[in-house]
Amino acid sequence: MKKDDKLVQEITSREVDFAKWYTDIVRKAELIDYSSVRGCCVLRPYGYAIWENIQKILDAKFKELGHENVMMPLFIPESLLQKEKDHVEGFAPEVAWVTMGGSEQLAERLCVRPTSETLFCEHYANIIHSYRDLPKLYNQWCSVVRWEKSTRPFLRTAEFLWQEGHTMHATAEEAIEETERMLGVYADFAQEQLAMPVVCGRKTDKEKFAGAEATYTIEAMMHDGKALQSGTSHYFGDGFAKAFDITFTDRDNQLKHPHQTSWGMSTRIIGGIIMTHGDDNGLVLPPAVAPIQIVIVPIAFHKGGVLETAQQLCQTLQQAGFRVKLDDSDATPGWKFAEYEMKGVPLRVEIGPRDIEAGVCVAVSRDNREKTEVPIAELAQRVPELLEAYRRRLYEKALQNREARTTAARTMEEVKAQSAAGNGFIKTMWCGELACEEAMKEQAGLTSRCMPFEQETLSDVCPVCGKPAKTMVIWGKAY
RNA sequence: CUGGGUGUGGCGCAGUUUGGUAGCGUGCUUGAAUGGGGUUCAAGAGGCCGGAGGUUCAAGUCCUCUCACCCAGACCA
Repeated sequence: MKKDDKLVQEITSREVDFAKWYTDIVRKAELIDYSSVRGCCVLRPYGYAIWENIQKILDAKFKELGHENVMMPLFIPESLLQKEKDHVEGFAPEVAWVTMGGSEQLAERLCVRPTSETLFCEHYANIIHSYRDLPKLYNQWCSVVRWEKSTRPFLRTAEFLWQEGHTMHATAEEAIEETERMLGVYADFAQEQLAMPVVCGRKTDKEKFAGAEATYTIEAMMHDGKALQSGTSHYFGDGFAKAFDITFTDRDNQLKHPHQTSWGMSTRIIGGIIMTHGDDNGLVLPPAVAPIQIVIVPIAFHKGGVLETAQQLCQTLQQAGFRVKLDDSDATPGWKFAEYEMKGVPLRVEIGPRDIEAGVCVAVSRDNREKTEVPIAELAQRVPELLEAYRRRLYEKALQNREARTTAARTMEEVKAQSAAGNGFIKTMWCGELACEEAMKEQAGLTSRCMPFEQETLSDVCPVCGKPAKTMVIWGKAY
């Protein structure tokens, strides 16, 4: 990158140190602050506003599909957590425990929820009796706690915000359909609203959720070539239902166990947005979730008429439904340009005495800094197309990065060489054996990201063991 | 958990080797000019040097212990 391209000197360049770049962004763009509790972050107004926008869009979609929001307790009694064996084994190493109430030792210690399957199951056992009670389509927006060994803002924090949907269905088919439908919701959301290309697929047994029969995932690739699991959807079969003794009487008067799903997306996705679209000048936000979609920067606004015109323009754009900010602070224009680029505002509108005389303003896109002169009277009508073109460019750029970093390998030599050449997705066939999956980790440092729904036949044998293989797996290094 | 690194005005850092009056940049406040890519000048305010012990006439600096954060692993939704 040319020196002149980088106008914000305070941010470490992506190419120099991607991890440092990331940390710089989350702090300089005022998304988070660290707190005095290890691994717990403060979500500052600008960071939280992104989450609120994500929430608004997803919540509307969930409700459109018939889901209802509920609030489950924060605590899970140890005995309840232990009802499903695989589940407790998966989560026990990373739960926080409450052992005291005031000054009294509790009779049974309480775990701070790392996820709420057990709580939903306990409740469902109470309220599901008949096929008429099904399906139950519940969701909750909350925070959960996982005592992670190492943490990073958004990507892995001890406490994080998410939504968790938990549904119960009369038949396996219906539950599987729900699992796939919700994965589709996440995939559409990521691609359409966040401009993040994703690969949809199924997790291997090694990577699947503790207690699930099948786990599906959307996998995104970050700018540095590492993978980020960006949303998941699980099919549980009736395993939890049996463990928690959830039964219903079906139409045929038979007592049956319902089939269950759960699915979640967390604030981690914000880390994904940052690492997918951000550049050396700061954040680059997709319009759908940007807290400010348009910033108006008046130039020389102490001169006659500039501020008034800017205020009118701001009002017009707000009435047209956009999230707009007019920055009439007395910082210099150059400072404001850099500031709102750092914050990833999609569109900047400059308006000064020269423009007003000509009846125009200047619209500048965050991603390529391209300037478009637009008649002031037409701006509100032109904004949708400007934002849509911008969104498409973000998507295309991310897709190109992913494709440039995706390779196929047929032998272990190829796998090792491609892995050593840099981060990215490596596609291979796989026999299905855990030993071969572990060998990929040991020999090439790769973990399986997913078995994509869109399969290809690269060869007919597993590159590790040479045995027949029908499944194609995408491997990579993950956040 | 393992290895490495860092804690000094709000933020970023120097100072620690060789103990001797706590500094720089930036941000902040006030005033003025400027204003199309982090503008300039002037005047100000702001620090128990992460915490606890110790050595010393004297500790940001040396010793011991501790806490936190960052990075890389390992672990893991």
